[in-house]
Amino acid sequence: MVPTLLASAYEISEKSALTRILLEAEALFAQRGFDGVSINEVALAAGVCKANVFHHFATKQELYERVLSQSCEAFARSLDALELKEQGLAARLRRLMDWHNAFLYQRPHGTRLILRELTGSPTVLESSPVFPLIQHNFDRVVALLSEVSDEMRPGISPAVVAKVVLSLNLFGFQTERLNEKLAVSGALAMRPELQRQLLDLLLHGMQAQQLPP
Amino acid sequence: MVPTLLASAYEISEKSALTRILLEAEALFAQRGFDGVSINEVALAAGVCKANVFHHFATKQELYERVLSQSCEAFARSLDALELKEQGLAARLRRLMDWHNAFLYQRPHGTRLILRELTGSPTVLESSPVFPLIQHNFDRVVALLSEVSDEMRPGISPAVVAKVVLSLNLFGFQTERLNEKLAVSGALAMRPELQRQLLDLLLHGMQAQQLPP
DNA sequence: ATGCCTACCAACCGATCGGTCAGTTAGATT
DNA sequence: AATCTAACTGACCGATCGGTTGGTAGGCAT
Repeated sequence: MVPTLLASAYEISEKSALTRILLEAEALFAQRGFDGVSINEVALAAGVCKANVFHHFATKQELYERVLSQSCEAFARSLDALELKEQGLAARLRRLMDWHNAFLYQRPHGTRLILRELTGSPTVLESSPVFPLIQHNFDRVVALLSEVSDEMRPGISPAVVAKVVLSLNLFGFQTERLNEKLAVSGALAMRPELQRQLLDLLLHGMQAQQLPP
Repeated sequence: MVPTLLASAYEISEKSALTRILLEAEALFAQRGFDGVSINEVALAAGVCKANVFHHFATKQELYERVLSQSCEAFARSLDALELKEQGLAARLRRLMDWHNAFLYQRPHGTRLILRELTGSPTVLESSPVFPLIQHNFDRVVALLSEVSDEMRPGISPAVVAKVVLSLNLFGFQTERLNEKLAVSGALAMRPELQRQLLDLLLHGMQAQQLPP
């Protein structure tokens, strides 16, 4: 914990054991889930022994929740850096989708970790201090869209728009490995073009305009 | 396996051990995943002993894949029953979304099972006979939309529309438990109303029409 | 120098894991 | 009546699980 002369020199070149444990745990849990990863695996990947992991975290569950909350906090921090001042609906929507999409692929482990929790039935999320973080993050996205809700058609609520945007990005991320295979059959475009089509679809709808007579 | 006089009488009132194993395995795997469920749990839930499970399935993996493929086949069978003949884009889209959504909630275990596979990194899906089933199912949905692609604006591809529809439903299902909590903050509507808003959004877009001068 | 604290480890614990095996039962086949 | 086979079970196997214990090494305050 305390950086001595020697230790601080180490910290420049290589990370502390605790950091390594958290890093490797995030990657492993994201890939195979809570039950699919043993503490021994995490320890080995981090280059320490199993007992050392239990020195830093009382239980496996505690390690897991710590990793989980770190991912949520990263989302909040990235959202802080997103500025949408004085932009209209179309520009906001585009920047929001771009930012979110970029974030997902910058932190694939954390993203997959939370996605995993969403699928589990008695999820850890609901009954842990992590959940309010997610809720707050969602609120912030809704707020960004509410500021331009006057540009939306009546009957379209900012919350639904927020949910659609986040859903499409998350689900796109979740099924990205399948896209190339599905693309063969359904002619799905690659990501940048696909994002453009999605944005177009959300803004203007899919139906061809029938001109008023 | 073979129904005797006595056995067939039993089969009317209660299911065979094999059926019970598959049923309980589906529910348990859906809730907690492959690694989160032990064969002993499945056996206990099905009212047989552990060795009996291994009598019907050589390995745990084999049981899992069997349950998984059953879920995919159920999707295909349900899709068979969906008729959209002689309907326009709007009507088709509505019926497609309704059907898909209803299917998800009719078979929540199977749905969650596949959703779980999508999140895993080296997923069982990709390298198993299950994957072509999914691919084929997706193709069929795209085909249903392609028949009315002339009603779509230029630049909107049926494959993207299919992906959007399925994504929104699946992600809505996946995060349904969170909806009521998120609703408090973001004023998310309940399901039927939410579906209506989504449909409206997809058809006509979110942006208010600016009338041509 | 002494005592104290944090980081770290080898060895160990009981429980449970996936899977095996020998043996029983009962209906079908000959 | 004898044989075969599928369905089923209890007891067991080695490996691994999450977690504990006892102890070492070293920086630091007294």
